[in-house]
Amino acid sequence: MVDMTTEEPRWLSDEEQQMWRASLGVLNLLPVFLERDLQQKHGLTLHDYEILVRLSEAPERRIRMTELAGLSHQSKSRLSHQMTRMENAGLVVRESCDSDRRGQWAVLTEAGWDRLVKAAPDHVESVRRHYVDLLTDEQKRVLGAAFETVMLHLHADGGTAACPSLSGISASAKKTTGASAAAAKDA
Amino acid sequence: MVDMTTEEPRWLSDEEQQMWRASLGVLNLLPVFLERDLQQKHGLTLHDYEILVRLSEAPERRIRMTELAGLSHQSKSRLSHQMTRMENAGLVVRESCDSDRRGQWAVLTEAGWDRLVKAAPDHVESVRRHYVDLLTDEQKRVLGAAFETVMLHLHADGGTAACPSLSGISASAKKTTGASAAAAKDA
DNA sequence: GGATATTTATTGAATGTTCAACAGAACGCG
DNA sequence: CGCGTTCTGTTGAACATTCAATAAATATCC
Repeated sequence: MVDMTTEEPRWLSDEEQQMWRASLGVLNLLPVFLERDLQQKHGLTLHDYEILVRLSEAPERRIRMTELAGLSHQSKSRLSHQMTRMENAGLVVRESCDSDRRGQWAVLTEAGWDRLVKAAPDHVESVRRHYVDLLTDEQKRVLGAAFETVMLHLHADGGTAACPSLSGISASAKKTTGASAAAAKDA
Repeated sequence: MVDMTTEEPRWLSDEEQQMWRASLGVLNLLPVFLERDLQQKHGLTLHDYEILVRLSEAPERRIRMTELAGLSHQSKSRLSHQMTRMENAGLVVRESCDSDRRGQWAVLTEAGWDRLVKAAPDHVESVRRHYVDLLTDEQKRVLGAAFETVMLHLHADGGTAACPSLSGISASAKKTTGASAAAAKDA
């Protein structure tokens, strides 16, 4: 008897299992720790921080809302709410766009920049302590390659998916290969 | 002049930078994709799924609230709210504990078990498609070791930290090395 | 040019999460 | 025992995120 419906699932092997559970653990916990540090010393969310970094790297420290949403993997709605909060906190401002009157620029303020410059060193230290410095050089190398692959795959699938506006990211991503740490380098 | 305050931060190297950004990307996107799949076919959250798995692996399919919170890296408050939702959905029930009259058991229902059994094969497939199958054997091996290290470190730091009740986890974790996939194997 | 579709960004309500306060039970110790 | 402390779990309010609906500007197409 041939059955078409109940193909045996390809369960994970024990090693894959272990690997996957460890990944899940890191996935869940790492952000918690990073945010705790960031919050305690600098009163910033990880989301806040990411926005600040992206803006700080952009020409004229400004990015259009939709692109920023894509860069930071958020929905436009969420970004909009978040910008409202950050605007209230004086970290950013909105400016309307000349060339497209629907558009808004998200612009980093001086205060926002200062805040980032102060926070960056501690944040890098935190990232090192909880993650980067725990890895051997080989692990860093392999991991970098592996996650690059996964990222590409997710982005490729992303067109179909829930994540809004992932198109047009690769272009600007290339320009901003400099990084969360590098942000404050030239302060 | 000696200055004690402004030690030069240890910025990430370019390779570390790339590695870290890729990690962040995966960290952000992977859960989104997994949840999308799980939600579409089975109407379950990743959080729901994790709870179901943990319970399914436990003796008598029941775990005390606090321990379950620790196992699934949530606060007790969050778990409490979540249990309320899952209880309304008929996936779990609460039962009060005989030996400790403060305590509550989180218990998997038949319906919850069935739901998990149906969802598990698709979820494994999803995990493979978006993650595991994208990696070479070497990458899996290195990654497993690397994240195991990071996890240990985070747990060690956890005593101090925001994450509640991480103590006593290692004990029960050893027993449940069987996994999210294995859960439904003996259905 | 003008109707239609698409893109940009925001809004408010529904949902989920965090945070601080709480109540009850167990523990520890003089 | 009696007192304070710790532990378990829940609650409601504050906060964040998602989702669907909207308005306004631009693109597209005939």
